[in-house]
Amino acid sequence: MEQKKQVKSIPPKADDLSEWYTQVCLRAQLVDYTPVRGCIALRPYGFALWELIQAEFDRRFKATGHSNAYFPLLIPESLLVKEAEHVEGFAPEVAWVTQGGGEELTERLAIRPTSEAIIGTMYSRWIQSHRDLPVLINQWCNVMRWEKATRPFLRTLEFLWQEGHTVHASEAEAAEEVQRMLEIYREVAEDVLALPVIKGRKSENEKFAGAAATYAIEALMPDGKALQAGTSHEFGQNFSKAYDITFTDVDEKVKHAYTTSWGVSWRIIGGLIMAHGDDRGLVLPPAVAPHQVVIVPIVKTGDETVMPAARRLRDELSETARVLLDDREQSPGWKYSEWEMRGVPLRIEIGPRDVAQNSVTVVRRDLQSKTAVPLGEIAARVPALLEEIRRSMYERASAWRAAHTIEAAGHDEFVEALKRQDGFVLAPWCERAECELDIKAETSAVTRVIAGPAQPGQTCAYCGKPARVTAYFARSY
RNA sequence: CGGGCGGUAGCUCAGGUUGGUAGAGCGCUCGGUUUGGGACCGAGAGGUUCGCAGGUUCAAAUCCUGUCCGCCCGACCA
Repeated sequence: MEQKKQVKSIPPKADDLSEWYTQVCLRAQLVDYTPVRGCIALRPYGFALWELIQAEFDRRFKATGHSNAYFPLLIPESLLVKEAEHVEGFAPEVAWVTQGGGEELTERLAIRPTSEAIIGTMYSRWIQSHRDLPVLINQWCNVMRWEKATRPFLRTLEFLWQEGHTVHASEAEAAEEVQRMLEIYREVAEDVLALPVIKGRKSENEKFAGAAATYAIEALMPDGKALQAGTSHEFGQNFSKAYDITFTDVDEKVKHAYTTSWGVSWRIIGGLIMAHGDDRGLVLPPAVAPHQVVIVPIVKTGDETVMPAARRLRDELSETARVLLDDREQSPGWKYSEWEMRGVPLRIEIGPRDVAQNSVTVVRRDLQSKTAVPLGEIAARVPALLEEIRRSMYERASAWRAAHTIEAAGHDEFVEALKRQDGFVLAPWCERAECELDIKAETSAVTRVIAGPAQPGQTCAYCGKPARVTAYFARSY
Protein backbone atom coordinates (compact mmCIF):
# COMPACT_ATOMS: atom_id res chain seq x y z
CA MET A 1 0.00 0.00 0.00
CA GLU A 2 1.64 3.22 1.13
CA GLN A 3 5.26 2.49 0.46
CA LYS A 4 6.70 5.93 1.10
CA LYS A 5 8.96 5.85 4.07
CA GLN A 6 8.16 8.73 6.37
CA VAL A 7 10.83 7.76 8.82
CA LYS A 8 14.40 6.97 8.06
CA SER A 9 15.17 3.30 8.36
CA ILE A 10 18.39 1.78 9.61
CA PRO A 11 21.04 0.49 7.19
CA PRO A 12 20.78 -3.22 6.29
CA LYS A 13 22.59 -5.34 8.88
CA ALA A 14 24.70 -7.04 6.24
CA ASP A 15 25.90 -3.75 4.71
CA ASP A 16 27.37 -2.12 7.78
CA LEU A 17 27.13 -4.09 10.99
CA SER A 18 28.72 -1.36 13.10
CA GLU A 19 26.33 1.33 12.01
CA TRP A 20 23.39 -1.06 12.15
CA TYR A 21 24.36 -2.02 15.70
CA THR A 22 24.65 1.55 16.92
CA GLN A 23 21.35 2.52 15.34
CA VAL A 24 19.52 -0.45 16.85
CA CYS A 25 20.88 0.30 20.32
CA LEU A 26 19.66 3.88 20.06
CA ARG A 27 16.42 3.43 18.15
CA ALA A 28 15.23 0.47 20.19
CA GLN A 29 15.67 2.86 23.12
CA LEU A 30 17.99 0.53 24.98
CA VAL A 31 20.66 3.15 25.58
CA ASP A 32 21.67 6.69 24.83
CA TYR A 33 25.02 8.40 24.73
CA THR A 34 25.85 10.75 27.58
CA PRO A 35 28.12 13.77 28.06
CA VAL A 36 30.68 11.38 29.56
CA ARG A 37 32.97 9.80 26.99
CA GLY A 38 32.49 6.07 26.70
CA CYS A 39 29.69 5.94 29.25
CA ILE A 40 26.13 5.11 28.23
CA ALA A 41 22.79 5.70 29.90
CA LEU A 42 20.67 2.56 30.11
CA ARG A 43 17.14 3.64 29.32
CA PRO A 44 14.16 1.96 30.98
CA TYR A 45 13.72 -0.54 28.17
CA GLY A 46 17.41 -1.46 28.23
CA PHE A 47 17.44 -1.68 31.98
CA ALA A 48 14.36 -3.89 31.97
CA LEU A 49 16.20 -6.22 29.59
CA TRP A 50 19.23 -6.24 31.88
CA GLU A 51 17.08 -6.94 34.94
CA LEU A 52 15.51 -9.94 33.24
CA ILE A 53 18.91 -11.29 32.23
CA GLN A 54 20.17 -10.66 35.77
CA ALA A 55 17.25 -12.58 37.20
CA GLU A 56 18.04 -15.64 35.07
CA PHE A 57 21.63 -15.70 36.30
CA ASP A 58 20.82 -14.75 39.87
CA ARG A 59 18.26 -17.52 40.26
CA ARG A 60 20.86 -20.07 39.19
CA PHE A 61 23.54 -18.61 41.45
CA LYS A 62 21.21 -18.89 44.43
CA ALA A 63 20.20 -22.42 43.43
CA THR A 64 23.86 -23.45 43.59
CA GLY A 65 24.35 -22.05 47.07
CA HIS A 66 25.67 -18.56 46.40
CA SER A 67 24.68 -15.40 48.26
CA ASN A 68 24.84 -11.82 47.08
CA ALA A 69 26.88 -9.21 48.91
CA TYR A 70 28.38 -5.81 48.19
CA PHE A 71 31.91 -4.40 48.42
CA PRO A 72 33.35 -0.88 47.97
CA LEU A 73 33.70 0.87 44.65
CA LEU A 74 37.08 2.29 45.73
CA ILE A 75 40.15 0.17 46.25
CA PRO A 76 43.29 1.53 47.97
CA GLU A 77 46.31 1.30 45.70
CA SER A 78 48.26 -0.68 48.29
CA LEU A 79 45.69 -3.49 48.08
CA LEU A 80 45.46 -3.53 44.33
CA VAL A 81 49.20 -3.98 43.85
CA LYS A 82 49.50 -7.07 46.05
CA GLU A 83 49.09 -9.56 43.24
CA ALA A 84 51.82 -8.71 40.75
CA GLU A 85 50.37 -10.18 37.54
CA HIS A 86 46.94 -8.89 38.42
CA VAL A 87 48.04 -5.28 38.83
CA GLU A 88 50.23 -5.42 35.76
CA GLY A 89 47.30 -6.66 33.71
CA PHE A 90 44.91 -3.96 34.86
CA ALA A 91 47.22 -0.98 35.45
CA PRO A 92 46.70 0.62 32.01
CA GLU A 93 42.96 0.78 32.39
CA VAL A 94 42.49 1.80 36.00
CA ALA A 95 40.89 5.15 36.87
CA TRP A 96 42.15 6.77 40.07
CA VAL A 97 40.61 9.01 42.68
CA THR A 98 43.30 11.34 43.99
CA GLN A 99 41.27 13.99 45.77
CA GLY A 100 38.44 13.99 48.26
CA GLY A 101 36.79 16.81 50.20
CA GLY A 102 38.99 19.28 48.42
CA GLU A 103 42.21 17.68 49.64
CA GLU A 104 44.80 15.49 48.03
CA LEU A 105 44.53 11.91 49.32
CA THR A 106 47.55 10.39 51.04
CA GLU A 107 46.89 7.19 49.09
CA ARG A 108 45.11 7.19 45.78
CA LEU A 109 42.04 5.00 45.35
CA ALA A 110 41.35 2.88 42.32
CA ILE A 111 37.82 2.80 40.95
CA ARG A 112 37.39 -0.97 40.82
CA PRO A 113 38.17 -2.55 37.47
CA THR A 114 37.24 -5.84 39.22
CA SER A 115 37.10 -6.67 42.91
CA GLU A 116 39.58 -9.46 43.63
CA ALA A 117 41.71 -7.11 45.73
CA ILE A 118 39.05 -5.71 48.01
CA ILE A 119 37.09 -8.93 48.32
CA GLY A 120 40.24 -10.98 48.96
CA THR A 121 41.18 -8.54 51.70
CA MET A 122 37.82 -8.98 53.39
CA TYR A 123 37.91 -12.73 52.99
CA SER A 124 41.22 -12.89 54.84
CA ARG A 125 39.38 -11.45 57.84
CA TRP A 126 36.35 -13.70 57.53
CA ILE A 127 38.06 -17.03 57.10
CA GLN A 128 39.93 -18.86 59.84
CA SER A 129 38.81 -22.47 59.80
CA HIS A 130 37.97 -25.12 57.25
CA ARG A 131 34.53 -24.79 58.83
CA ASP A 132 34.26 -21.31 57.26
CA LEU A 133 34.61 -22.81 53.82
CA PRO A 134 33.49 -22.75 51.15
CA VAL A 135 32.67 -19.06 50.83
CA LEU A 136 30.26 -18.60 47.94
CA ILE A 137 29.55 -14.92 47.33
CA ASN A 138 28.43 -12.97 44.30
CA GLN A 139 28.29 -9.22 43.76
CA TRP A 140 26.18 -7.34 41.21
CA CYS A 141 27.86 -4.00 40.61
CA ASN A 142 29.43 -1.52 38.25
CA VAL A 143 33.12 -1.51 37.38
CA MET A 144 35.28 0.87 35.39
CA ARG A 145 38.01 0.24 32.87
CA TRP A 146 39.55 3.13 31.00
CA GLU A 147 39.17 1.81 27.48
CA LYS A 148 40.36 3.67 24.42
CA ALA A 149 37.68 2.67 21.96
CA THR A 150 34.17 2.25 23.30
CA ARG A 151 30.85 0.97 21.96
CA PRO A 152 27.46 0.58 23.65
CA PHE A 153 27.37 -2.64 25.74
CA LEU A 154 30.39 -4.23 24.05
CA ARG A 155 32.99 -1.97 25.57
CA THR A 156 32.16 0.96 27.82
CA LEU A 157 34.22 2.68 30.50
CA GLU A 158 31.68 1.90 33.17
CA PHE A 159 29.68 -1.28 32.90
CA LEU A 160 27.30 -3.40 34.91
CA TRP A 161 28.21 -6.96 35.66
CA GLN A 162 28.28 -9.67 38.26
CA GLU A 163 31.41 -11.05 39.84
CA GLY A 164 31.32 -14.23 41.86
CA HIS A 165 34.19 -14.77 44.30
CA THR A 166 34.51 -18.10 46.02
CA VAL A 167 36.98 -19.70 48.43
CA HIS A 168 37.59 -23.41 48.83
CA ALA A 169 39.67 -25.72 50.95
CA SER A 170 40.89 -27.82 48.04
CA GLU A 171 42.02 -27.24 44.51
CA ALA A 172 39.66 -29.89 43.22
CA GLU A 173 36.67 -28.23 44.82
CA ALA A 174 37.66 -24.85 43.39
CA ALA A 175 38.09 -26.40 39.95
CA GLU A 176 34.64 -27.92 40.22
CA GLU A 177 33.16 -24.54 41.13
CA VAL A 178 34.75 -22.91 38.12
CA GLN A 179 33.22 -25.49 35.80
CA ARG A 180 29.84 -25.34 37.53
CA MET A 181 29.59 -21.59 37.00
CA LEU A 182 30.85 -21.81 33.43
CA GLU A 183 28.10 -24.31 32.74
CA ILE A 184 25.52 -21.92 34.18
CA TYR A 185 26.80 -19.27 31.79
CA ARG A 186 26.47 -21.67 28.89
CA GLU A 187 22.99 -22.66 29.98
CA VAL A 188 21.73 -19.09 30.24
CA ALA A 189 23.38 -18.07 26.98
CA GLU A 190 22.01 -21.00 24.99
CA ASP A 191 18.77 -22.01 26.67
CA VAL A 192 17.55 -18.58 27.72
CA LEU A 193 19.18 -16.12 25.35
CA ALA A 194 19.28 -18.48 22.34
CA LEU A 195 22.91 -17.57 21.88
CA PRO A 196 25.05 -20.55 20.90
CA VAL A 197 28.46 -20.51 22.56
CA ILE A 198 31.60 -22.59 22.70
CA LYS A 199 33.04 -23.38 26.07
CA GLY A 200 36.67 -23.94 26.91
CA ARG A 201 39.93 -22.91 28.52
CA LYS A 202 41.78 -19.73 27.55
CA SER A 203 45.38 -19.74 26.33
CA GLU A 204 48.20 -18.25 28.43
CA ASN A 205 48.01 -15.02 26.44
CA GLU A 206 44.27 -14.69 26.77
CA LYS A 207 43.75 -15.64 30.39
CA PHE A 208 42.81 -13.28 33.21
CA ALA A 209 45.66 -11.36 34.83
CA GLY A 210 46.68 -13.38 37.86
CA ALA A 211 44.65 -16.50 37.11
CA ALA A 212 46.00 -20.04 37.09
CA ALA A 213 43.45 -20.91 34.44
CA THR A 214 40.63 -19.03 32.75
CA TYR A 215 37.60 -20.61 31.10
CA ALA A 216 35.14 -18.78 28.89
CA ILE A 217 32.08 -19.00 26.73
CA GLU A 218 32.48 -17.43 23.31
CA ALA A 219 29.77 -16.49 20.83
CA LEU A 220 30.26 -15.81 17.14
CA MET A 221 29.04 -12.50 15.75
CA PRO A 222 27.77 -11.86 12.20
CA ASP A 223 31.01 -10.19 11.15
CA GLY A 224 32.96 -13.33 12.00
CA LYS A 225 34.38 -11.94 15.22
CA ALA A 226 34.11 -13.82 18.49
CA LEU A 227 32.57 -12.24 21.57
CA GLN A 228 33.66 -13.39 25.02
CA ALA A 229 30.36 -13.61 26.84
CA GLY A 230 31.38 -14.94 30.24
CA THR A 231 34.51 -16.01 32.09
CA SER A 232 35.30 -18.26 35.03
CA HIS A 233 38.72 -18.31 36.65
CA GLU A 234 40.74 -20.71 38.77
CA PHE A 235 43.17 -18.71 40.83
CA GLY A 236 44.87 -21.62 42.55
CA GLN A 237 46.53 -20.04 45.60
CA ASN A 238 47.73 -16.91 43.75
CA PHE A 239 45.24 -14.57 45.34
CA SER A 240 45.04 -16.34 48.69
CA LYS A 241 48.78 -15.84 49.03
CA ALA A 242 48.62 -12.21 47.90
CA TYR A 243 45.71 -11.37 50.21
CA ASP A 244 46.53 -13.78 53.00
CA ILE A 245 43.45 -15.94 52.82
CA THR A 246 44.34 -18.82 55.13
CA PHE A 247 42.50 -21.40 57.16
CA THR A 248 43.31 -24.07 59.68
CA ASP A 249 42.52 -27.40 58.09
CA VAL A 250 41.29 -30.57 59.78
CA ASP A 251 44.91 -31.67 60.10
CA GLU A 252 45.52 -28.53 62.25
CA LYS A 253 47.82 -27.03 59.66
CA VAL A 254 47.36 -23.46 58.42
CA LYS A 255 46.88 -23.50 54.66
CA HIS A 256 46.26 -21.05 51.84
CA ALA A 257 42.82 -21.46 50.37
CA TYR A 258 41.91 -21.89 46.70
CA THR A 259 39.88 -19.08 45.19
CA THR A 260 37.85 -18.54 42.04
CA SER A 261 36.01 -15.72 40.34
CA TRP A 262 33.53 -15.64 37.50
CA GLY A 263 31.76 -12.84 35.70
CA VAL A 264 29.17 -11.90 33.14
CA SER A 265 28.55 -8.33 32.06
CA TRP A 266 25.97 -6.41 30.08
CA ARG A 267 28.22 -7.08 27.15
CA ILE A 268 26.13 -10.16 26.59
CA ILE A 269 23.32 -7.79 25.57
CA GLY A 270 25.57 -6.62 22.74
CA GLY A 271 25.93 -10.26 21.75
CA LEU A 272 22.18 -10.75 21.68
CA ILE A 273 21.59 -7.68 19.59
CA MET A 274 24.11 -8.68 16.94
CA ALA A 275 23.32 -12.38 16.89
CA HIS A 276 19.55 -12.10 16.58
CA GLY A 277 18.74 -8.69 15.11
CA ASP A 278 17.68 -8.14 11.50
CA ASP A 279 17.07 -5.31 9.05
CA ARG A 280 13.98 -4.28 10.96
CA GLY A 281 15.87 -3.96 14.23
CA LEU A 282 16.15 -5.86 17.45
CA VAL A 283 14.89 -9.43 17.92
CA LEU A 284 14.72 -10.31 21.59
CA PRO A 285 14.72 -13.81 23.08
CA PRO A 286 11.26 -14.22 24.64
CA ALA A 287 12.57 -15.07 28.11
CA VAL A 288 14.18 -11.67 28.57
CA ALA A 289 11.96 -9.47 26.40
CA PRO A 290 10.52 -6.68 28.57
CA HIS A 291 7.30 -7.03 26.57
CA GLN A 292 6.79 -10.55 25.30
CA VAL A 293 3.53 -9.69 23.58
CA VAL A 294 2.33 -6.35 22.33
CA ILE A 295 -1.32 -5.96 21.44
CA VAL A 296 -2.04 -3.41 18.72
CA PRO A 297 -5.71 -2.50 18.50
CA ILE A 298 -7.04 -1.25 15.18
CA VAL A 299 -9.88 1.10 16.07
CA LYS A 300 -12.14 2.52 13.39
CA THR A 301 -14.07 5.67 14.16
CA GLY A 302 -17.23 4.84 16.05
CA ASP A 303 -16.13 1.30 16.83
CA GLU A 304 -16.82 0.30 20.39
CA THR A 305 -15.93 -3.37 20.20
CA VAL A 306 -12.20 -3.50 19.62
CA MET A 307 -10.83 -1.76 22.73
CA PRO A 308 -12.88 -3.80 25.21
CA ALA A 309 -11.83 -6.98 23.43
CA ALA A 310 -8.21 -5.85 23.46
CA ARG A 311 -8.33 -5.13 27.19
CA ARG A 312 -9.87 -8.50 27.94
CA LEU A 313 -7.18 -10.13 25.85
CA ARG A 314 -4.46 -8.24 27.69
CA ASP A 315 -5.84 -9.26 31.08
CA GLU A 316 -6.11 -12.86 30.00
CA LEU A 317 -2.62 -13.07 28.53
CA SER A 318 -1.04 -11.24 31.45
CA GLU A 319 -1.46 -14.34 33.54
CA THR A 320 1.25 -16.14 31.59
CA ALA A 321 3.25 -13.47 29.78
CA ARG A 322 4.50 -9.89 29.92
CA VAL A 323 1.91 -8.11 27.80
CA LEU A 324 1.61 -4.52 26.65
CA LEU A 325 -1.58 -3.11 25.16
CA ASP A 326 -0.44 -0.24 22.96
CA ASP A 327 -3.40 2.13 23.09
CA ARG A 328 -1.49 5.22 22.00
CA GLU A 329 -2.81 7.48 19.24
CA GLN A 330 -0.34 6.51 16.54
CA SER A 331 -1.50 4.51 13.55
CA PRO A 332 -1.25 0.71 13.64
CA GLY A 333 1.45 0.68 10.97
CA TRP A 334 3.56 3.04 13.01
CA LYS A 335 3.26 0.77 16.03
CA TYR A 336 4.19 -2.31 14.01
CA SER A 337 7.44 -0.69 12.95
CA GLU A 338 8.15 0.62 16.41
CA TRP A 339 7.74 -2.72 18.16
CA GLU A 340 9.64 -4.53 15.46
CA MET A 341 12.53 -2.14 15.99
CA ARG A 342 12.32 -2.84 19.71
CA GLY A 343 12.31 -6.59 19.22
CA VAL A 344 9.02 -7.69 20.82
CA PRO A 345 8.66 -11.44 20.09
CA LEU A 346 4.91 -11.55 19.46
CA ARG A 347 2.52 -8.94 18.13
CA ILE A 348 -1.21 -9.45 18.29
CA GLU A 349 -3.30 -7.29 16.00
CA ILE A 350 -6.94 -6.98 16.86
CA GLY A 351 -9.36 -5.01 14.70
CA PRO A 352 -13.03 -5.05 13.73
CA ARG A 353 -12.48 -7.92 11.30
CA ASP A 354 -10.85 -10.02 14.00
CA VAL A 355 -13.53 -9.21 16.52
CA ALA A 356 -16.23 -10.14 14.00
CA GLN A 357 -14.54 -13.47 13.34
CA ASN A 358 -13.76 -13.97 17.01
CA SER A 359 -10.05 -14.24 16.28
CA VAL A 360 -6.82 -12.26 16.37
CA THR A 361 -3.87 -11.87 14.03
CA VAL A 362 -0.58 -13.08 15.53
CA VAL A 363 2.75 -11.97 14.08
CA ARG A 364 6.05 -13.57 15.02
CA ARG A 365 8.95 -11.12 15.18
CA ASP A 366 11.57 -13.70 14.25
CA LEU A 367 9.83 -14.90 11.07
CA GLN A 368 7.46 -11.99 10.32
CA SER A 369 4.76 -14.63 9.88
CA LYS A 370 1.10 -13.65 10.28
CA THR A 371 -1.43 -16.17 11.51
CA ALA A 372 -5.10 -15.90 12.44
CA VAL A 373 -5.74 -17.52 15.81
CA PRO A 374 -9.20 -18.02 17.39
CA LEU A 375 -9.64 -15.76 20.39
CA GLY A 376 -10.45 -18.75 22.53
CA GLU A 377 -7.13 -20.43 21.79
CA ILE A 378 -4.70 -17.57 21.96
CA ALA A 379 -4.03 -17.65 25.71
CA ALA A 380 -3.15 -21.30 25.59
CA ARG A 381 -0.93 -20.86 22.55
CA VAL A 382 1.18 -17.90 23.64
CA PRO A 383 3.56 -19.81 25.95
CA ALA A 384 4.14 -22.44 23.28
CA LEU A 385 4.70 -19.79 20.65
CA LEU A 386 7.26 -18.01 22.82
CA GLU A 387 9.10 -21.27 23.36
CA GLU A 388 8.95 -22.02 19.66
CA ILE A 389 10.47 -18.60 18.94
CA ARG A 390 13.32 -19.26 21.35
CA ARG A 391 14.01 -22.64 19.79
CA SER A 392 13.83 -21.27 16.29
CA MET A 393 16.17 -18.38 17.16
CA TYR A 394 18.65 -20.77 18.70
CA GLU A 395 18.56 -23.11 15.74
CA ARG A 396 19.02 -20.34 13.26
CA ALA A 397 21.99 -18.97 15.20
CA SER A 398 23.47 -22.45 15.59
CA ALA A 399 23.15 -23.21 11.92
CA TRP A 400 24.81 -19.94 11.10
CA ARG A 401 27.66 -20.63 13.47
CA ALA A 402 28.12 -24.14 12.12
CA ALA A 403 28.37 -22.70 8.64
CA HIS A 404 31.03 -20.29 9.86
CA THR A 405 33.17 -22.75 11.77
CA ILE A 406 35.76 -24.64 9.80
CA GLU A 407 38.49 -27.10 10.66
CA ALA A 408 41.95 -26.52 9.29
CA ALA A 409 44.93 -28.79 9.64
CA GLY A 410 47.55 -27.49 7.20
CA HIS A 411 49.42 -24.20 7.49
CA ASP A 412 48.17 -22.56 4.28
CA GLU A 413 44.61 -23.65 4.82
CA PHE A 414 44.78 -22.34 8.40
CA VAL A 415 46.22 -18.93 7.51
CA GLU A 416 43.86 -18.42 4.61
CA ALA A 417 40.85 -19.32 6.72
CA LEU A 418 41.88 -16.83 9.40
CA LYS A 419 42.56 -14.12 6.88
CA ARG A 420 39.04 -14.52 5.49
CA GLN A 421 37.84 -13.46 8.96
CA ASP A 422 34.72 -15.43 8.42
CA GLY A 423 34.25 -17.17 11.76
CA PHE A 424 35.82 -19.79 13.97
CA VAL A 425 38.74 -21.84 12.73
CA LEU A 426 39.30 -25.03 14.69
CA ALA A 427 42.84 -26.33 14.42
CA PRO A 428 45.53 -28.36 16.18
CA TRP A 429 47.88 -26.04 18.03
CA CYS A 430 51.22 -26.24 19.85
CA GLU A 431 49.95 -24.02 22.67
CA ARG A 432 53.06 -21.86 22.64
CA ALA A 433 52.53 -18.18 23.49
CA GLU A 434 55.04 -17.07 20.82
CA CYS A 435 53.16 -19.05 18.19
CA GLU A 436 49.90 -17.35 19.15
CA LEU A 437 51.54 -13.94 18.88
CA ASP A 438 52.89 -14.81 15.43
CA ILE A 439 49.45 -15.92 14.32
CA LYS A 440 48.00 -12.67 15.59
CA ALA A 441 50.63 -10.60 13.81
CA GLU A 442 49.92 -12.31 10.52
CA THR A 443 46.12 -12.73 10.67
CA SER A 444 44.95 -10.55 13.61
CA ALA A 445 43.20 -13.64 14.99
CA VAL A 446 43.90 -15.21 18.38
CA THR A 447 42.81 -18.34 20.19
CA ARG A 448 39.37 -17.99 21.68
CA VAL A 449 39.21 -21.20 23.65
CA ILE A 450 41.01 -24.49 23.76
CA ALA A 451 38.56 -27.21 22.85
CA GLY A 452 40.56 -30.21 24.08
CA PRO A 453 43.73 -32.23 23.66
CA ALA A 454 45.16 -32.82 20.18
CA GLN A 455 45.20 -36.24 18.56
CA PRO A 456 48.52 -38.07 18.96
CA GLY A 457 50.87 -37.23 16.10
CA GLN A 458 49.08 -34.02 15.07
CA THR A 459 51.18 -30.97 14.37
CA CYS A 460 50.43 -27.31 14.98
CA ALA A 461 48.49 -25.88 12.04
CA TYR A 462 50.65 -22.78 12.09
CA CYS A 463 54.21 -23.56 13.16
CA GLY A 464 54.35 -27.30 12.53
CA LYS A 465 55.67 -28.20 15.97
CA PRO A 466 53.90 -31.03 17.81
CA ALA A 467 50.31 -30.09 18.61
CA ARG A 468 49.19 -30.28 22.22
CA VAL A 469 45.61 -29.09 21.87
CA THR A 470 42.81 -28.30 19.46
CA ALA A 471 41.83 -24.65 19.65
CA TYR A 472 39.28 -22.28 18.21
CA PHE A 473 40.78 -19.21 16.55
CA ALA A 474 39.05 -15.99 15.49
CA ARG A 475 39.31 -12.26 15.62
CA SER A 476 37.61 -10.92 18.69
CA TYR A 477 35.68 -7.98 20.09
C1' C B 1 47.24 6.28 21.11
C1' G B 2 47.85 6.95 15.27
C1' G B 3 45.06 7.80 10.46
C1' G B 4 40.29 9.35 8.29
C1' C B 5 35.27 11.53 8.71
C1' G B 6 31.78 14.36 11.39
C1' G B 7 29.36 18.04 15.30
C1' U B 8 24.03 23.80 12.60
C1' A B 9 16.16 23.07 15.74
C1' G B 10 14.26 17.00 19.48
C1' C B 11 16.08 13.91 14.75
C1' U B 12 18.30 13.72 9.62
C1' C B 13 20.70 17.30 7.15
C1' A B 14 21.37 21.98 3.65
C1' G B 15 24.13 26.54 4.02
C1' G B 16 30.52 27.03 4.23
C1' U B 17 34.90 27.02 -1.37
C1' U B 18 32.92 33.06 -3.16
C1' G B 19 32.41 36.01 5.43
C1' G B 20 26.97 40.18 5.47
C1' U B 21 23.62 38.25 10.97
C1' A B 22 20.19 30.74 9.92
C1' G B 23 16.88 27.08 6.51
C1' A B 24 14.25 22.30 4.88
C1' G B 25 12.00 17.64 5.91
C1' C B 26 10.58 14.74 9.87
C1' G B 27 9.20 15.14 14.96
C1' C B 28 6.57 18.28 18.73
C1' U B 29 1.91 21.42 20.43
C1' C B 30 -3.38 22.74 19.40
C1' G B 31 -8.00 21.80 16.42
C1' G B 32 -10.37 18.53 13.07
C1' U B 33 -10.70 14.18 10.01
C1' U B 34 -8.45 9.30 10.43
C1' U B 35 -6.54 4.28 12.02
C1' G B 36 -5.69 -3.69 8.74
C1' G B 37 2.23 -1.78 7.45
C1' G B 38 5.61 4.35 9.86
C1' A B 39 -2.24 8.76 8.00
C1' C B 40 -4.14 13.74 6.24
C1' C B 41 -5.63 19.06 6.51
C1' G B 42 -5.12 23.72 9.06
C1' A B 43 -2.71 26.66 12.73
C1' G B 44 1.61 27.14 15.94
C1' A B 45 6.02 26.74 19.00
C1' G B 46 11.01 25.69 18.64
C1' G B 47 18.24 27.77 17.55
C1' U B 48 20.88 31.96 24.68
C1' U B 49 23.22 32.19 16.45
C1' C B 50 25.71 26.91 14.30
C1' G B 51 30.07 21.40 20.12
C1' C B 52 33.46 24.53 23.23
C1' A B 53 37.58 28.26 23.72
C1' G B 54 40.60 31.62 21.43
C1' G B 55 42.20 34.33 16.89
C1' U B 56 41.66 37.15 11.98
C1' U B 57 37.88 40.88 10.36
C1' C B 58 33.85 46.67 10.22
C1' A B 59 31.39 41.84 10.19
C1' A B 60 32.40 34.60 11.34
C1' A B 61 27.89 28.90 11.03
C1' U B 62 31.45 30.12 7.01
C1' C B 63 38.56 31.53 7.46
C1' C B 64 42.76 30.07 11.23
C1' U B 65 44.47 27.60 15.92
C1' G B 66 43.43 24.65 19.99
C1' U B 67 40.17 21.51 22.53
C1' C B 68 35.95 18.14 23.68
C1' C B 69 32.60 14.47 21.89
C1' G B 70 30.92 10.73 18.27
C1' C B 71 31.76 7.27 14.14
C1' C B 72 35.14 4.16 10.95
C1' C B 73 40.09 1.72 10.36
C1' G B 74 44.43 0.30 13.02
C1' A B 75 47.13 -0.43 17.67
C1' C B 76 45.96 -1.74 22.69
C1' C B 77 42.85 -4.57 25.97
C1' A B 78 40.27 -10.67 30.86
